[in-house]
Amino acid sequence: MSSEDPVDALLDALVRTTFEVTGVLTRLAATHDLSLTQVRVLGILRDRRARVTDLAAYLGLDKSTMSGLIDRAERRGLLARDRNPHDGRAVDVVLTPAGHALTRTAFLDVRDALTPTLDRLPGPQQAQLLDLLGTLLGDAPDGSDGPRPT
Amino acid sequence: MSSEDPVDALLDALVRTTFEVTGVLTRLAATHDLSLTQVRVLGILRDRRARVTDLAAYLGLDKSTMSGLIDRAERRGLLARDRNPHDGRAVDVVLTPAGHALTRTAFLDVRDALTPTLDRLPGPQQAQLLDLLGTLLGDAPDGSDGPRPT
DNA sequence: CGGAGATGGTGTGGATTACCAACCAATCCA
DNA sequence: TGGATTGGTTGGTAATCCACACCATCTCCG
Repeated sequence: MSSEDPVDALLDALVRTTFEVTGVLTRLAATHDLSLTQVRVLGILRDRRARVTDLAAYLGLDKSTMSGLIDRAERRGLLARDRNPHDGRAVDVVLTPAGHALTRTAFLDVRDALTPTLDRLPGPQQAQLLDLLGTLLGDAPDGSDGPRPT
Repeated sequence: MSSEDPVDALLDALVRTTFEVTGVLTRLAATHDLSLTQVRVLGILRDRRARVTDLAAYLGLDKSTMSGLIDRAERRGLLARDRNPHDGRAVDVVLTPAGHALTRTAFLDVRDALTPTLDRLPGPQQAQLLDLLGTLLGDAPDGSDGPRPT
C-alpha cells in the first residue's frame, strides 16, 4: 500500500478518477431519467447527425443495442430517425428540439457538478492537467474512438 | 470548438479520458467474461472481506443489485459468502482461490493495457499527473466513495 | 446488365444489471 | 421486553447488452 510501484499508483489514481467521474455522470444522468449511454448518444448528436452504425462504433456497442437505445429515446421524443440522402440503407439519427434542450441542461449540470472538484486545483495546475490529459488522449493508439465521443 | 472556455476544455478532456479508460476496462473485463461492475467487486475484495451492504455502498448500488451480483459470481466459484462473526445478520463476502487468481490476472491485464498509454508521458510528467489526480480525489467532498473503490 | 457478396438496420431471445417494494432475521435501545 | 433499525434476500419490472437471424439496399465484378 505505502510501498507501491509508482506506475501502479498512477494506474490506481487514473482508474479511481474514472470511477469517480463515471459515478457523478451516472447520478446526473439519472436525474433526467437517462442512462450514461443515452447521455453519450445525446452528446454525440449535439452538433451533428450520425448513422446508427457510427453511433454504435463510437460507443463500442452492437448495432442491435444501438437500435433499441434509439427506439427508446425516440419514443421519448429526444431524437428522430431520418433517411440518409446518400444511402438508402442508412438511417441518420438527429436530436429533436426537446433533445437539444435536454442535452443543453444536462451538460450544464455536468459542468456544475464537476467544477467544484476541478477548482480544487489552482488555475495553472488545471492547465497542466489539461495538457497531460491531452497527451494521453492525443493520438491514443488503441482506441480511435471517433471524434468527440463525449 | 477552437475558442473554448478553458474550464470546458478541461471538463471535456476529463470526461473523455473517463470514457476511454472505461472502454478499456470494459473490454478487458469482457475478455474474462466479467462486467465492469464485477471487476470492481473483485478489486474491492482483493485484500479484504466486505459485507454486502458495504460493497453496495462502495459501488453506489442497491443492496438487491449486490445480492444478485454476488449470486452469479458465487455460482461461478469466484467468491463465497461467509457468516460475519460479529453480526448475525451480516454476510461477509470473500474471494475464493479461483477468484484471487482471476483478479490477479485481470489486474495484470489492466496494467498491460494502460501502461503503453501512460508511457506517452515522460516519467516526471507521470509523477505530476499522479499528484494532480491525487488532489482531485483527495478528500472529494461530494462522493465519499469509500476506501479504494477500485 | 445481373447476380453474389458486403453493408446497414431491425427483430427476437436470453443473460445481466439495476431499481423498488415487500419481506424475514438479527440487533439495538428505551 | 418490545418497537424500531439494520442487513439480506426475493420477486417484479425495465433497461442494457450481445448473438443470431433476417430483410433491404448498395457494390462490384464477370
